Amino acid sequence: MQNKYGFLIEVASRQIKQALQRKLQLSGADLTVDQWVVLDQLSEGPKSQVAVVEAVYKDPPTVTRIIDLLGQKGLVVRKADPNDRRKFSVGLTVEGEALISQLRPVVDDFRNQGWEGLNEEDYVHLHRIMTKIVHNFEIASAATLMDATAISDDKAA
Amino acid sequence: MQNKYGFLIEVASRQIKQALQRKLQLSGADLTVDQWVVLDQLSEGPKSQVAVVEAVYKDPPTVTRIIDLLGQKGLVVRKADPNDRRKFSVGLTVEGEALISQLRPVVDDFRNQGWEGLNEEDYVHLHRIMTKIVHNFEIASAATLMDATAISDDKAA
DNA sequence: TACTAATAGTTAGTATAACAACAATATACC
DNA sequence: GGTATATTGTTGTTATACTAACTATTAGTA
Repeated sequence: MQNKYGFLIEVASRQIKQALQRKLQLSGADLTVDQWVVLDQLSEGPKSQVAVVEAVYKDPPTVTRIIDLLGQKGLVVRKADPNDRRKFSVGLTVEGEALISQLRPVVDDFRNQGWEGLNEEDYVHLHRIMTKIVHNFEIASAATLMDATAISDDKAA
Repeated sequence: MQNKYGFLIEVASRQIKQALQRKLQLSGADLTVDQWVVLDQLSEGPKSQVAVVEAVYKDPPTVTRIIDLLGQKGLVVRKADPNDRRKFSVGLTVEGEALISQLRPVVDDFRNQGWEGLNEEDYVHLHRIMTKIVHNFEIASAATLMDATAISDDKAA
Protein backbone atom coordinates (compact mmCIF):
# COMPACT_ATOMS: atom_id res chain seq x y z
CA MET A 1 0.00 0.00 0.00
CA GLN A 2 1.10 3.54 -0.68
CA ASN A 3 2.62 5.23 2.30
CA LYS A 4 3.93 8.53 3.52
CA TYR A 5 1.95 10.67 1.10
CA GLY A 6 1.39 12.92 4.09
CA PHE A 7 5.10 13.38 4.56
CA LEU A 8 5.52 14.07 0.85
CA ILE A 9 2.80 16.70 0.90
CA GLU A 10 4.06 18.34 4.06
CA VAL A 11 7.62 18.66 2.84
CA ALA A 12 6.48 20.12 -0.47
CA SER A 13 4.21 22.52 1.35
CA ARG A 14 7.00 23.80 3.54
CA GLN A 15 9.35 24.17 0.58
CA ILE A 16 6.81 26.11 -1.44
CA LYS A 17 6.15 28.44 1.44
CA GLN A 18 9.85 28.93 2.03
CA ALA A 19 10.49 29.69 -1.64
CA LEU A 20 7.72 32.29 -1.73
CA GLN A 21 9.00 33.80 1.51
CA ARG A 22 12.43 34.31 -0.07
CA LYS A 23 10.82 35.79 -3.14
CA LEU A 24 8.87 38.27 -1.03
CA GLN A 25 11.99 39.26 0.88
CA LEU A 26 13.99 39.71 -2.31
CA SER A 27 11.31 42.05 -3.56
CA GLY A 28 11.87 44.11 -0.43
CA ALA A 29 8.55 43.37 1.22
CA ASP A 30 8.45 43.06 5.00
CA LEU A 31 5.69 40.47 4.90
CA THR A 32 5.30 36.79 5.71
CA VAL A 33 3.58 34.42 3.32
CA ASP A 34 0.59 34.04 5.62
CA GLN A 35 0.30 37.78 5.95
CA TRP A 36 0.35 38.00 2.17
CA VAL A 37 -2.45 35.46 1.87
CA VAL A 38 -4.68 37.45 4.19
CA LEU A 39 -3.79 40.76 2.58
CA ASP A 40 -4.55 39.30 -0.83
CA GLN A 41 -7.96 38.14 0.33
CA LEU A 42 -8.81 41.61 1.58
CA SER A 43 -8.09 43.05 -1.84
CA GLU A 44 -11.53 41.77 -2.83
CA GLY A 45 -12.99 44.32 -0.43
CA PRO A 46 -13.48 44.72 3.33
CA LYS A 47 -14.44 41.58 5.19
CA SER A 48 -15.26 40.44 8.68
CA GLN A 49 -12.66 38.26 10.33
CA VAL A 50 -14.92 35.26 10.08
CA ALA A 51 -15.08 35.79 6.34
CA VAL A 52 -11.29 35.88 6.23
CA VAL A 53 -11.12 32.73 8.35
CA GLU A 54 -13.28 30.91 5.82
CA ALA A 55 -11.44 32.28 2.82
CA VAL A 56 -7.90 31.42 3.87
CA TYR A 57 -8.82 28.43 6.00
CA LYS A 58 -6.96 29.42 9.09
CA ASP A 59 -8.14 29.44 12.69
CA PRO A 60 -9.81 32.50 14.20
CA PRO A 61 -6.95 33.09 16.67
CA THR A 62 -4.42 32.90 13.86
CA VAL A 63 -6.39 35.38 11.76
CA THR A 64 -6.75 37.72 14.72
CA ARG A 65 -2.99 37.77 15.15
CA ILE A 66 -2.17 38.14 11.47
CA ILE A 67 -4.55 41.07 11.20
CA ASP A 68 -2.95 42.57 14.32
CA LEU A 69 0.43 42.43 12.58
CA LEU A 70 -0.92 43.76 9.29
CA GLY A 71 -2.49 46.58 11.29
CA GLN A 72 0.78 47.40 13.04
CA LYS A 73 2.37 47.67 9.62
CA GLY A 74 -0.34 50.08 8.55
CA LEU A 75 -1.60 47.82 5.78
CA VAL A 76 -5.11 47.15 7.06
CA VAL A 77 -7.62 48.78 9.39
CA ARG A 78 -10.38 47.36 11.56
CA LYS A 79 -13.60 49.37 11.43
CA ALA A 80 -16.67 48.72 13.54
CA ASP A 81 -19.55 47.07 11.73
CA PRO A 82 -22.61 49.30 12.32
CA ASN A 83 -24.99 46.38 11.85
CA ASP A 84 -23.31 43.95 14.22
CA ARG A 85 -21.25 45.20 17.10
CA ARG A 86 -19.46 41.87 17.40
CA LYS A 87 -17.97 42.28 13.99
CA PHE A 88 -15.21 44.28 12.45
CA SER A 89 -14.96 45.28 8.87
CA VAL A 90 -11.32 44.77 7.99
CA GLY A 91 -10.14 46.71 4.98
CA LEU A 92 -6.96 47.73 3.22
CA THR A 93 -5.28 51.06 3.75
CA VAL A 94 -3.80 52.98 0.84
CA GLU A 95 -0.43 51.47 1.79
CA GLY A 96 -2.00 48.03 1.75
CA GLU A 97 -3.39 48.55 -1.73
CA ALA A 98 -0.04 49.81 -2.95
CA LEU A 99 1.82 46.84 -1.53
CA ILE A 100 -0.58 44.44 -3.20
CA SER A 101 -0.08 46.12 -6.55
CA GLN A 102 3.65 45.82 -6.05
CA LEU A 103 3.61 42.18 -5.00
CA ARG A 104 0.96 40.71 -7.25
CA PRO A 105 3.32 40.33 -10.23
CA VAL A 106 5.99 38.86 -7.96
CA VAL A 107 3.59 36.20 -6.72
CA ASP A 108 2.35 35.49 -10.24
CA ASP A 109 5.93 34.97 -11.35
CA PHE A 110 6.44 32.65 -8.44
CA ARG A 111 3.43 30.53 -9.35
CA ASN A 112 4.45 30.25 -12.94
CA GLN A 113 7.96 29.27 -11.95
CA GLY A 114 6.77 26.56 -9.59
CA TRP A 115 4.30 25.14 -12.08
CA GLU A 116 6.74 25.08 -15.00
CA GLY A 117 6.75 21.77 -16.84
CA LEU A 118 3.33 20.85 -15.52
CA ASN A 119 0.03 21.22 -17.30
CA GLU A 120 -3.71 21.52 -16.82
CA GLU A 121 -4.04 17.79 -16.54
CA ASP A 122 -1.53 17.70 -13.73
CA TYR A 123 -3.50 20.31 -11.90
CA VAL A 124 -6.61 18.19 -12.23
CA HIS A 125 -4.71 15.22 -10.83
CA LEU A 126 -3.30 17.27 -7.97
CA HIS A 127 -6.66 18.69 -7.09
CA ARG A 128 -8.43 15.37 -7.32
CA ILE A 129 -5.91 13.58 -5.12
CA MET A 130 -5.85 16.31 -2.49
CA THR A 131 -9.62 16.53 -2.38
CA LYS A 132 -9.93 12.78 -2.14
CA ILE A 133 -7.54 12.56 0.79
CA VAL A 134 -9.23 15.39 2.64
CA HIS A 135 -12.65 13.86 1.99
CA ASN A 136 -11.39 10.53 3.27
CA PHE A 137 -10.79 12.12 6.63
CA GLU A 138 -14.29 13.57 6.56
CA ILE A 139 -13.27 17.04 7.47
CA ALA A 140 -16.36 18.75 6.14
CA SER A 141 -15.14 22.33 6.18
CA ALA A 142 -11.87 21.55 4.42
CA ALA A 143 -13.58 19.37 1.85
CA THR A 144 -15.92 22.22 1.06
CA LEU A 145 -12.99 24.55 0.68
CA MET A 146 -11.23 22.21 -1.72
CA ASP A 147 -14.36 21.97 -3.82
CA ALA A 148 -14.74 25.73 -3.82
CA THR A 149 -11.12 26.13 -4.87
CA ALA A 150 -11.77 23.87 -7.84
CA ILE A 151 -14.57 26.14 -8.96
CA SER A 152 -12.57 29.32 -8.62
CA ASP A 153 -9.69 27.73 -10.50
CA ASP A 154 -12.07 26.84 -13.29
CA LYS A 155 -12.98 30.48 -13.50
CA ALA A 156 -9.34 31.52 -13.47
CA ALA A 157 -8.40 29.07 -16.21
CA MET B 1 -2.28 29.53 -15.97
CA GLN B 2 -2.90 27.24 -13.01
CA ASN B 3 -2.78 29.02 -9.73
CA LYS B 4 -2.89 28.52 -6.00
CA TYR B 5 -1.53 25.00 -6.05
CA GLY B 6 0.54 26.10 -3.08
CA PHE B 7 -2.57 26.99 -1.15
CA LEU B 8 -4.15 23.68 -2.10
CA ILE B 9 -1.13 21.73 -0.92
CA GLU B 10 -0.78 23.69 2.30
CA VAL B 11 -4.41 23.25 3.31
CA ALA B 12 -4.29 19.53 2.57
CA SER B 13 -1.07 19.23 4.52
CA ARG B 14 -2.55 20.89 7.58
CA GLN B 15 -5.68 18.78 7.39
CA ILE B 16 -3.73 15.55 7.13
CA LYS B 17 -1.61 16.46 10.10
CA GLN B 18 -4.65 17.44 12.13
CA ALA B 19 -6.41 14.18 11.30
CA LEU B 20 -3.42 12.13 12.36
CA GLN B 21 -3.08 14.17 15.54
CA ARG B 22 -6.67 13.35 16.47
CA LYS B 23 -6.05 9.69 15.71
CA LEU B 24 -3.00 9.67 17.98
CA GLN B 25 -4.93 11.32 20.78
CA LEU B 26 -7.83 8.89 20.43
CA SER B 27 -5.37 6.05 20.78
CA GLY B 28 -4.31 7.57 24.08
CA ALA B 29 -0.83 8.59 23.03
CA ASP B 30 0.58 11.82 24.44
CA LEU B 31 2.53 12.58 21.30
CA THR B 32 2.42 15.17 18.53
CA VAL B 33 2.63 14.19 14.89
CA ASP B 34 6.10 15.64 14.53
CA GLN B 35 7.26 13.80 17.64
CA TRP B 36 5.86 10.63 16.09
CA VAL B 37 7.77 11.23 12.87
CA VAL B 38 11.07 11.58 14.73
CA LEU B 39 10.36 8.64 17.00
CA ASP B 40 9.50 6.52 13.97
CA GLN B 41 12.79 7.43 12.32
CA LEU B 42 14.73 6.37 15.38
CA SER B 43 13.14 2.94 15.24
CA GLU B 44 15.65 2.17 12.50
CA GLY B 45 18.36 2.42 15.12
CA PRO B 46 20.26 5.15 17.00
CA LYS B 47 21.17 8.20 14.94
CA SER B 48 22.93 11.49 15.33
CA GLN B 49 20.71 14.54 15.29
CA VAL B 50 22.07 15.55 11.92
CA ALA B 51 20.96 12.18 10.57
CA VAL B 52 17.50 12.79 11.97
CA VAL B 53 17.47 16.28 10.47
CA GLU B 54 18.15 14.81 7.05
CA ALA B 55 15.67 11.98 7.44
CA VAL B 56 12.66 14.01 8.51
CA TYR B 57 13.65 17.20 6.73
CA LYS B 58 13.30 19.50 9.65
CA ASP B 59 15.68 22.18 10.89
CA PRO B 60 18.36 21.43 13.49
CA PRO B 61 16.73 23.65 16.13
CA THR B 62 13.39 21.95 15.58
CA VAL B 63 14.94 18.52 15.92
CA THR B 64 16.78 19.57 19.06
CA ARG B 65 13.51 20.58 20.67
CA ILE B 66 11.55 17.56 19.54
CA ILE B 67 14.25 15.29 20.93
CA ASP B 68 14.21 17.32 24.16
CA LEU B 69 10.49 16.65 24.48
CA LEU B 70 10.80 12.99 23.56
CA GLY B 71 13.54 12.76 26.19
CA GLN B 72 11.35 14.39 28.85
CA LYS B 73 8.72 11.77 28.07
CA GLY B 74 11.30 9.04 28.53
CA LEU B 75 10.98 7.77 24.98
CA VAL B 76 14.50 8.50 23.74
CA VAL B 77 17.98 8.99 25.22
CA ARG B 78 20.97 10.99 24.03
CA LYS B 79 24.26 9.15 24.41
CA ALA B 80 27.68 10.60 23.71
CA ASP B 81 29.32 9.50 20.48
CA PRO B 82 32.79 8.19 21.45
CA ASN B 83 34.21 8.93 17.99
CA ASP B 84 33.03 12.52 17.72
CA ARG B 85 32.46 14.56 20.82
CA ARG B 86 30.25 16.99 18.94
CA LYS B 87 27.71 14.28 18.25
CA PHE B 88 25.03 12.47 20.17
CA SER B 89 23.73 9.06 19.41
CA VAL B 90 20.00 9.33 19.96
CA GLY B 91 18.23 6.05 20.56
CA LEU B 92 14.91 4.70 21.76
CA THR B 93 14.26 3.61 25.33
CA VAL B 94 12.24 0.50 26.09
CA GLU B 95 9.24 2.77 26.54
CA GLY B 96 9.93 4.33 23.16
CA GLU B 97 10.03 0.93 21.48
CA ALA B 98 6.81 -0.06 23.19
CA LEU B 99 5.02 3.10 22.11
CA ILE B 100 6.08 2.58 18.52
CA SER B 101 4.75 -0.97 18.54
CA GLN B 102 1.51 0.36 19.92
CA LEU B 103 1.15 3.20 17.43
CA ARG B 104 2.42 1.64 14.23
CA PRO B 105 -0.90 -0.08 13.43
CA VAL B 106 -2.78 3.10 14.26
CA VAL B 107 -0.70 5.08 11.78
CA ASP B 108 -1.00 2.36 9.16
CA ASP B 109 -4.77 2.47 9.51
CA PHE B 110 -4.63 6.20 9.15
CA ARG B 111 -2.65 6.01 5.93
CA ASN B 112 -4.94 3.43 4.43
CA GLN B 113 -7.97 5.48 5.36
CA GLY B 114 -6.60 8.64 3.79
CA TRP B 115 -5.54 6.91 0.60
CA GLU B 116 -8.81 5.04 0.10
CA GLY B 117 -10.13 5.32 -3.43
CA LEU B 118 -6.69 6.20 -4.79
CA ASN B 119 -4.24 3.85 -6.47
CA GLU B 120 -0.61 3.34 -7.36
CA GLU B 121 -0.97 5.51 -10.43
CA ASP B 122 -2.28 8.37 -8.32
CA TYR B 123 0.72 8.06 -6.08
CA VAL B 124 3.00 8.30 -9.07
CA HIS B 125 1.16 11.44 -10.19
CA LEU B 126 1.32 12.95 -6.72
CA HIS B 127 4.99 12.21 -6.36
CA ARG B 128 5.86 13.48 -9.82
CA ILE B 129 3.99 16.75 -9.37
CA MET B 130 5.42 17.44 -5.92
CA THR B 131 8.93 16.64 -7.04
CA LYS B 132 8.55 18.81 -10.12
CA ILE B 133 7.38 21.80 -8.11
CA VAL B 134 10.16 21.42 -5.57
CA HIS B 135 12.73 21.05 -8.36
CA ASN B 136 11.35 24.16 -10.04
CA PHE B 137 12.36 26.16 -7.01
CA GLU B 138 15.82 24.63 -7.15
CA ILE B 139 15.92 23.66 -3.53
CA ALA B 140 18.58 21.02 -3.85
CA SER B 141 18.22 19.36 -0.48
CA ALA B 142 14.46 19.03 -0.72
CA ALA B 143 14.64 17.78 -4.29
CA THR B 144 17.08 15.11 -3.17
CA LEU B 145 14.75 14.13 -0.39
CA MET B 146 11.79 13.80 -2.71
CA ASP B 147 13.83 11.58 -5.00
CA ALA B 148 14.93 9.47 -2.07
CA THR B 149 11.35 9.12 -0.91
CA ALA B 150 10.43 7.76 -4.33
CA ILE B 151 13.07 5.08 -3.99
CA SER B 152 11.99 4.04 -0.51
CA ASP B 153 8.38 3.92 -1.63
CA ASP B 154 9.37 1.64 -4.45
CA LYS B 155 10.85 -0.69 -1.92
CA ALA B 156 7.75 -0.48 0.23
CA ALA B 157 5.42 -1.18 -2.68
C1' DT C 1 52.01 23.69 14.84
C1' DA C 2 48.85 27.32 14.06
C1' DC C 3 45.18 29.16 11.48
C1' DT C 4 40.98 28.69 9.06
C1' DA C 5 36.94 26.55 7.77
C1' DA C 6 33.43 23.22 8.36
C1' DT C 7 30.36 20.45 11.32
C1' DA C 8 27.16 19.31 15.41
C1' DG C 9 24.28 21.07 18.33
C1' DT C 10 22.08 24.80 21.22
C1' DT C 11 19.79 29.23 22.39
C1' DA C 12 16.98 33.29 21.34
C1' DG C 13 13.35 35.77 18.85
C1' DT C 14 9.32 36.04 15.87
C1' DA C 15 5.46 33.94 13.41
C1' DT C 16 2.07 30.40 12.67
C1' DA C 17 -1.07 26.19 14.20
C1' DA C 18 -4.04 24.11 17.21
C1' DC C 19 -6.64 23.92 21.26
C1' DA C 20 -9.19 25.69 25.23
C1' DA C 21 -11.42 29.13 27.63
C1' DC C 22 -13.43 33.47 27.61
C1' DA C 23 -16.31 38.20 26.89
C1' DA C 24 -19.49 40.54 24.21
C1' DT C 25 -23.19 40.56 21.29
C1' DA C 26 -26.93 38.68 18.50
C1' DT C 27 -30.55 35.27 17.61
C1' DA C 28 -34.14 31.90 18.73
C1' DC C 29 -37.61 30.45 21.36
C1' DC C 30 -40.76 30.21 25.15
C1' DG D 1 -39.77 40.28 28.10
C1' DG D 2 -36.49 36.83 29.42
C1' DT D 3 -33.60 32.94 28.88
C1' DA D 4 -30.87 29.62 26.37
C1' DT D 5 -27.96 29.27 22.48
C1' DA D 6 -25.05 30.59 18.73
C1' DT D 7 -21.76 33.82 16.75
C1' DT D 8 -17.66 36.97 16.70
C1' DG D 9 -13.51 37.85 18.21
C1' DT D 10 -9.79 37.73 21.87
C1' DT D 11 -6.34 35.79 25.11
C1' DG D 12 -3.34 32.07 26.85
C1' DT D 13 -0.53 27.96 26.27
C1' DT D 14 2.22 24.60 23.86
C1' DA D 15 4.54 23.05 19.69
C1' DT D 16 6.67 23.76 15.30
C1' DA D 17 9.27 26.70 11.40
C1' DC D 18 12.64 29.68 10.29
C1' DT D 19 16.47 32.84 10.95
C1' DA D 20 20.46 34.31 13.27
C1' DA D 21 23.96 33.97 16.47
C1' DC D 22 26.59 31.19 19.33
C1' DT D 23 29.78 27.24 21.57
C1' DA D 24 32.38 23.23 21.04
C1' DT D 25 34.71 20.21 18.29
C1' DT D 26 36.82 18.38 14.14
C1' DA D 27 39.03 18.67 9.63
C1' DG D 28 41.81 20.99 6.27
C1' DT D 29 45.82 23.50 5.22
C1' DA D 30 49.74 26.61 5.10
